Amino acid sequence: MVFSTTTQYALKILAYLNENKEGLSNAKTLSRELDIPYKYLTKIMTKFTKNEMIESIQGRYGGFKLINSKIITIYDILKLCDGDRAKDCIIEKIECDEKKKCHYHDAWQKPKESIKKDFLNTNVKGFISKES
Amino acid sequence: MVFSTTTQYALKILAYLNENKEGLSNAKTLSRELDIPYKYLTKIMTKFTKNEMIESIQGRYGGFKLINSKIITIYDILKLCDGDRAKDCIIEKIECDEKKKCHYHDAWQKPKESIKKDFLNTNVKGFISKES
DNA sequence: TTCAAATACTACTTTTTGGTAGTAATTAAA
DNA sequence: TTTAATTACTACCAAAAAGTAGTATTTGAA
Repeated sequence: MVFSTTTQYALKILAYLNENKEGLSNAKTLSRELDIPYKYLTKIMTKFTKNEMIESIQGRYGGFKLINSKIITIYDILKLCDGDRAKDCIIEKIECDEKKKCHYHDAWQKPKESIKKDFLNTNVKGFISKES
Repeated sequence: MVFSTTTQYALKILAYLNENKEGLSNAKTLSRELDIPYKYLTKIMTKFTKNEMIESIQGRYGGFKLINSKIITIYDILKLCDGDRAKDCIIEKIECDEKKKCHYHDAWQKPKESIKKDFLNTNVKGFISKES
């Protein structure tokens, strides 16, 4: 799919943590189970933790777990993992806002909104649930 | 947005060509009007041409134009510009098909389909039209 | 038939992303 | 209070994507 490798890793990780809501998951296990390079994974985890998307417990017997109260959408992950690329306008990268629209701003509005809605509406923590 | 720089360029280019259906648009003009590096643009154009998404006229007074009979979706562009990343499963990169599903294959089916549908349904050549 | 302006091709450079290595800091159990 | 297992930090390396340079080929008009 369109998602960057980092974003795909993030989606996997959050899904896994969601399946293990009760306990902690440590980096070693996540790396093995999800087939993500250990060192790269810990880097991602630290970023998540700093952005308060997950909680980390340091030291021996430590690990990671979801913050249960939080809803995390695909859009949130894109913003975190892909940085500048997750800008608002589908066409222009930087210099495009309501005041100074790019040439195709309005024309793209509809398909753009449709795609964005999917991203905004997909609660990553919920997608794995068996309901519905 | 999520799209790679190359994909964003591609979307711009096709939109421009669609506005100039009658005549030819040459690389110099496209580069200037759409703010895409000239050399990088010509590289993309050649790729498009080879994949028969647009038609090129070589030599002096040459240029590019859309092949009017063809429908081009965002999905088509993703496949062309992002190559392997535009694979089917949202989670696994390579080794995931109906026979050997990845762990989250089914769970992701719904949000995945929803996003993909948008891509498949967005005819790039049409999006700029004033109708509707 | 020459020439200027266009696309096509080949190779290289720069920037960004993905991945690795080593060490420091933290923590709870023994 | 020591120690082993964990996360956090810093710096580097490799691969991929984006961008550049130079040349060859094509073409229609003068």
